[in-house]
Amino acid sequence: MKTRHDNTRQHVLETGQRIIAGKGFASVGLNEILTAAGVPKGSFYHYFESKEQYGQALLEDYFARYLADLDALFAAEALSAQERLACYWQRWLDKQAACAEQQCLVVKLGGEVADLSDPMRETLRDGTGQIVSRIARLLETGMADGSIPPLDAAATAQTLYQLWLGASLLAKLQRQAQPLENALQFTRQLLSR
Amino acid sequence: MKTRHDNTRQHVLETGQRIIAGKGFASVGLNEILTAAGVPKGSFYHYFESKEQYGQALLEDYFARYLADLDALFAAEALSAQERLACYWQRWLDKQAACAEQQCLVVKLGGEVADLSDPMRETLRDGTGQIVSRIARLLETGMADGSIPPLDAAATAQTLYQLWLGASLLAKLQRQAQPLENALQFTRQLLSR
DNA sequence: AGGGTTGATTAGACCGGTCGTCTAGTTTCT
DNA sequence: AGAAACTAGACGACCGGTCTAATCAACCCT
Repeated sequence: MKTRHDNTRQHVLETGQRIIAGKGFASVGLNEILTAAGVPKGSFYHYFESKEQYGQALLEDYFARYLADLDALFAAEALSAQERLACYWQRWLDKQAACAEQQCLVVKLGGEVADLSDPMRETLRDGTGQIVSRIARLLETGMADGSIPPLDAAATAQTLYQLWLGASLLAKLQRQAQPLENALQFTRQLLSR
Repeated sequence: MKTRHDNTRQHVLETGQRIIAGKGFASVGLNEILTAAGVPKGSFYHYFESKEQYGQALLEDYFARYLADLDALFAAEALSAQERLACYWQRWLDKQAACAEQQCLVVKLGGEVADLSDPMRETLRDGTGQIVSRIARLLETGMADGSIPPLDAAATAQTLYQLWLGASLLAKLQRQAQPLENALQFTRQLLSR
């Protein structure tokens, strides 16, 4: 009962994430998601209050996993902070280059959702804040272990994240990885001075 | 006849631009736009083939004006290239800070539209390309007149534009200008070395 | 142990709004 | 006056999210 509950809920979240990452939020109907998930429409409102609340839950789930990945990577003790960070950017590039369907929900949904739903906007705001602050923390680690030159960690982390968000957007518009490669090159240059 | 034609068409484009800049593309119906414009629905399909084609026309119109503004600013001979560029970024910041409703359609629609409509994606791609190349050209001018240090103009222009797109997105999520101020500070630092 | 009760889950009806079409009608210019 | 450009808005087919009523599963109490 509880198990089943959670499974169904989680299953709907994951199915929706894949579809919404491709088509956006407003232009996808519940029907499409629920059909794909094999869950009847009627059940939806048992698990979620509304489409909006569902969207928020979806983003929360997304960030939870994203941040868990990040923590795993950033904790890798075998590598220097500089290497861990390089690995993060490289992954970002690889992931987006690999599949046409967007992975980064911040880029995909940020613009659309920001003035559409406050709860979703806040979830995105908090999630991106977490990401930036983890990058900042890693930068500090890197300055401490000497693998990264001394910089203002918070400002640099934000700048880098902004740069990569913009690069993702351009890459999406151009359907090629060049903007991300540009960002990577710039990032390398910035952190190796 | 031609005049009237153009007026109505243009009026629908401008009204739609305001509404769509606030709510996104998919979540706005033609009805809302046409009611706001005071144009009956029947006329719409005289001027546009479909909602998609309308969206593309809207973006073309947007970029045409954006680029015209840009050209006017970048041609200001009283200022050094460095000053002209600084003015561009400052305007970006001011405009976004002033009105909650998003001005930059690239940020607002980029993520949403990229996998929704190829014509719209291509229009965005070309428009952003034009912007970046104008920035690059101005950077070169600045290197020639000595107001900007020597850099790879193309790569730097792209990096800066990416940075500002990402900053716009974060500012939208946070509903405050701080990310843009961060971008501005970084930009200044980069161009004054 | 088994029947009844309770809460979790499903099914699908429902209303309103969507895009796009289509036929009449009006205006404008030649 | 006639032809073209343009407007008007009803209409159809469909799909959106929501909600109510029925079904199902699990547990409790006698």
